[in-house]
Amino acid sequence: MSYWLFKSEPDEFGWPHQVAKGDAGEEWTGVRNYQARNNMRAMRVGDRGFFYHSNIGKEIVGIVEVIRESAPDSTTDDPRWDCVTVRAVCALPKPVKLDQCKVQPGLGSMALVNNTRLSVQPVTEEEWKIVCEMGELDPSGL
DNA sequence: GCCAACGTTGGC
DNA sequence: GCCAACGTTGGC
Repeated sequence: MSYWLFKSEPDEFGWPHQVAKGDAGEEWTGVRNYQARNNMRAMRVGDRGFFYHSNIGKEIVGIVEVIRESAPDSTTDDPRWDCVTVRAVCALPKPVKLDQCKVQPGLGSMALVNNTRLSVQPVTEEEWKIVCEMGELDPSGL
């Protein structure tokens, strides 16, 4: 299983919206960046991701699961862009702030910290565990 | 609201 | 294929 991080602007589509979609999930539309798209194409059903709020909050707030692999993005006719579908798994008991990640040992090479503009990012297993612990979530329970 | 970083576009 | 101009993201 691989791990990822999805950025959203809570103004547009935040964690409450994702939760409201329930097990049916929601297509992660709107990505117009090759690197982010390629990350989505590498995702497999069952992969887990962090749900991050940019701009407002700047914190990781929840866990999502990939429930459909990359398929054409219905919000554009441009065939270059496609997207996965994700569903909310659970909230982090304690959201993890960007500031915390910046100073946390082991997270120095996290894309969230040093590639701020990438909206869909890979997360290593090590980073995944560290962030889960910071959020007071037991990663083995996922 | 500003601006740095970075990606994309298009003229040459 | 280079690079200037432009657009976007996202932290501050």
